[in-house]
Amino acid sequence: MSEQPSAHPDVMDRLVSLCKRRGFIFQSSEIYGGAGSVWDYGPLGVELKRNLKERWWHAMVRTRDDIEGLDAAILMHPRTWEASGHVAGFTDPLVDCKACKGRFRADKLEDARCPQKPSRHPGQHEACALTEARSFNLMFKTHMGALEESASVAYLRPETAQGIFVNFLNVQQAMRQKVPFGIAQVGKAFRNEITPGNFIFRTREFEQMEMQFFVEPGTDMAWFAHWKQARMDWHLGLGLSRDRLLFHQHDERELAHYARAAFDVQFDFGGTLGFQEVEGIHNRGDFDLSQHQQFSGKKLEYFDQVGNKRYVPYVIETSVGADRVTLAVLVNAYREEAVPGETEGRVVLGIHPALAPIKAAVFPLTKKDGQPEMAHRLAAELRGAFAVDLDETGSIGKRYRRQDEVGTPFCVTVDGQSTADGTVTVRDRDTLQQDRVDATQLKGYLAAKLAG
RNA sequence: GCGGGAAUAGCUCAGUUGGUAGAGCACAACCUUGCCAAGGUUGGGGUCGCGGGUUCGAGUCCCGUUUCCCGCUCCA
Repeated sequence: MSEQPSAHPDVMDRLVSLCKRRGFIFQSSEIYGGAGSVWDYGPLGVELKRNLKERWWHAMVRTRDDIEGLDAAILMHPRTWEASGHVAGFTDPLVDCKACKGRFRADKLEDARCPQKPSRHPGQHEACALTEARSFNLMFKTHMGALEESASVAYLRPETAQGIFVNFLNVQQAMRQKVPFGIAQVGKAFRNEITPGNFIFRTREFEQMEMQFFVEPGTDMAWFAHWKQARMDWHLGLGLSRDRLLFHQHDERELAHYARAAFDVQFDFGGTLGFQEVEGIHNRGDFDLSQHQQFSGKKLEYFDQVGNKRYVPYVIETSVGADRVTLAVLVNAYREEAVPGETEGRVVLGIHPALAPIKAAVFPLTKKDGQPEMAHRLAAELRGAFAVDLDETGSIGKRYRRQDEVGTPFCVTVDGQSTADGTVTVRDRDTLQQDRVDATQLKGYLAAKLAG
């Protein structure tokens, strides 16, 4: 948890209601009382999250020749998780040393003292620095094979990264890549969190967007710095406010066992939640590939034909939570605008147009003079290119308001003039400015606006 | 995991000393208006989180349970 106080009000409760009411996010298995900390994305939520993932994939894979895509299976050989270090934490009673952050099997300790050298924690090598023994239930366990008693144990992956590491040489050789290069993947991961909560911020089933960049040892810190900045720029490109984003550098005691250096990108979710991690950029060194070499007995070395040298690459990891960024986008976008003479303001989701679940809504101003028919025709034409909503019920103001609430950037209105001269009104969600556009030019007009 | 609070319509909530559930908004239809929501009429929708118990009778009292929220704890 971050110490940073939030500079923004807590909108989470209102957002949860809005997300349910308007079809973004529902609690899983709600009719049975709900499944703990698991959420379903509704019609608008899935569009938003899908747009986000496609934007990430586009930036990582489609626009670069040095990063390849991958979609590894959720179920992996159980030895994978021994190599990664996850199984030990799952089955054995463990104690942590509060001083050196080491973690040890309680049943292997000689006495009630940390077995690490006293030099690792000068002046405080005391028994009381050890926590109580606990067994972790981080991984979801299941069985491969029809008969449970004879089947082998399997785990739902607690992170997607290992699917990339075990395929490192497959991808490198199949795609004839040269180090430095990366492998990108979007996929589900599962953790039996001790303390889940905060809506979709920490859930037991979640989706990661990960890119592991393989580099020559010695060049790792330069690449680490490169990706740190590149990833921050990406978050800014989503429209997340600059004052809601910051880097958090892990000091030595915070570093995970695999990491040589680590930065989090944190976003200010407002209220009591405040700044929280949405992405981690880690220099993992050669930990993962070396571990898999050792546990599998297979070489995971790269041969540099130009330099005529052989080495285990270092890995720079960028790992972003798709659900967390989705939540960040929603929190960042939520605003209430005062309406003169009304007690409650109008809710507007100022979602970046590229991420908005609905790009344009089409309204007939009245039900007269062929306006509904023209609106239907226009909507049908636009649907091939964008996600489009057609709304012809209620007052025109109410229809604008419905679209504002779900973050639709453009509303197109067909009025009496439209049926006469073929022009329509296009209203911008953020500026409230209206443009008169020829209906035959509408698709190009919107495409340009959405791209810009 | 521990302590506290909460759970009633899609949402936000009311519901008296126990007596067969209401409001506002939302939603649907029709009328009216026509460029920034809350005019009119009508309508649909809840066995009050779930399971037990006490009682002639439980949304209301008791026990259990699930989920959510707030603290602490934990957090590869």
